[in-house]
Amino acid sequence: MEEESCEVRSEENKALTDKNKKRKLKTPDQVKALEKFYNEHKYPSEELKLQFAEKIGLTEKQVSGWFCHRRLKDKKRDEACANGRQDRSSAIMQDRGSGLKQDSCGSTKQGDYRYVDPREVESHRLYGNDHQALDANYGHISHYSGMDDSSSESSSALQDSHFLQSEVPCDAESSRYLAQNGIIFPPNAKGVGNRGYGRPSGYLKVKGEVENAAITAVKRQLGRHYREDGPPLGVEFQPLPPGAFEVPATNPAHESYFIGDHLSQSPDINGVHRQASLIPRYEAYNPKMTSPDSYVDRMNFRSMDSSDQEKYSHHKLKQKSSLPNYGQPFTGRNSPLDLNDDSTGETSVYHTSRKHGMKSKHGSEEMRAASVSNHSALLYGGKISSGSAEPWLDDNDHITSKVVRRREQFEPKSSNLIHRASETFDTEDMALSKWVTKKEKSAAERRIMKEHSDVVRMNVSPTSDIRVEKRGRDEFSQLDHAPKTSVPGLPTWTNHAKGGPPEIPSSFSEDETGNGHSPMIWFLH
DNA sequence: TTGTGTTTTATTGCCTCC
DNA sequence: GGAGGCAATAAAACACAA
Repeated sequence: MEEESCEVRSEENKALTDKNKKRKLKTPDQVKALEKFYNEHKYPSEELKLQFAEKIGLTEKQVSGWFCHRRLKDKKRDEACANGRQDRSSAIMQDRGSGLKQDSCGSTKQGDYRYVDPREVESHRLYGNDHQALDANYGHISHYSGMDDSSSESSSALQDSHFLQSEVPCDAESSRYLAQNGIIFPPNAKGVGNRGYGRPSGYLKVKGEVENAAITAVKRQLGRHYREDGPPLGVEFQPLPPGAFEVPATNPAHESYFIGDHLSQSPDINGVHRQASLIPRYEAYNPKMTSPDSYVDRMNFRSMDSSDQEKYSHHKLKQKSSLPNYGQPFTGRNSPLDLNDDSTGETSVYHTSRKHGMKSKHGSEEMRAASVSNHSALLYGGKISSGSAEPWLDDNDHITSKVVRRREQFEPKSSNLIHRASETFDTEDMALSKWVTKKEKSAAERRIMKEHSDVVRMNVSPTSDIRVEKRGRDEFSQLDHAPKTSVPGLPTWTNHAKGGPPEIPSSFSEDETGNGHSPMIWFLH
């Protein structure tokens, strides 16, 4: 009898198995798209879900289920954050200024769903009030962005957590986000983050303290140079003037990167190659899709419509959110980055936690590509990625073009960036000559910043992110690489990473370089 | 290579809202 | 009552250490 039941059960299982075959892992592209879409739509409508599902080669049911679990995941993270927050020293939060509650994982409890019910947002979206809702959200955010320097940090974190908390809201993904924001766990921190999802609780404190001190010092030095009348410093990315990238990338320092134990080509280039190599894999993986990349590529050529602009605004918001990261142990994603992306940022997870082995068949590669994408997107003020009608797929966008351009961007024009930090350029077509005339002013600022360059000069070149990651993995044993990749014309910071306290630069640089939207970049260049 | 732990995916039942 | 979401659960996939 029992045997019979077992048989029945077995048949049931078999039927179930036949029905479902095997559980299919979603491709990294799908996951990224889902994450991105999730950041935009916590509660998408059925239509949206269906649309999105088709686009990424899933069923509406799968998307619904994924969203359900994703929300659950967020919720659990929030709970974990709430529990863990109490264990953390309040001193870490001292420099928050705004008084907002901010836990070390960057999840601002005040911001998490506090101001805008995601469902409400969704309903606004669905019923044609997208912009109003968004405006309300962003307006709220802008309100905080307009705060003074101290509050801008935490408030931006609030923004991040508000919109991006799904990405990296809390401890559950603190490692991911920390990496994304510049915190690389000491590679010897076994048992802490060696699995990529470990919780370096102690490290958060170190980061927070270090960052607070550094940021406070920088702000103190900046004084009124710290923009208060506009977007957070270094957060609004204006495109470089025409011809800014025309200088060929000939510096060998940018030709090679130390990635892990390998001296490789620019990660950007790697990203291109790797990404390209992924396409057939995913197609094989999920024959249903032609490849998310293909879709993304198609989407890249769409012109930006109003919805895109909305998403572009969102993208810019993410950038704005980056600033406070220096005052926060970490905040919501990446973005992208997710994504971001972090997004975005997930690269570091694989680089650091899944580390040397790089056993992840697709994760590390994919995430690296995503990182590349995020870098570029952010460096370009999000406008590149915003060009896609489906921003949730943008992580894969323009990889080829962006990586190349990104590489160029870091070349000799780094000094351009500080101009943007100190001055609000209203137009994208700001002539080169115009900001050259203000060179003097920026030079003065540079002098000011020079005093603090020890803290931040890790962020000099695009290679710094790689170097920092390397440091994180190899217990800063590879710091000698830093000078090797220094950029001529950027004399001051090339070699400081080696001598300075490792924690400080690392805590800054990953965020900046990893996301490409660090305000410190503006300060120091 | 294997065991273990974690994460992700799929399913199901219950609850709430319209 | 139906739709949608949440929560619990199981199982596959994965990463890592021994």
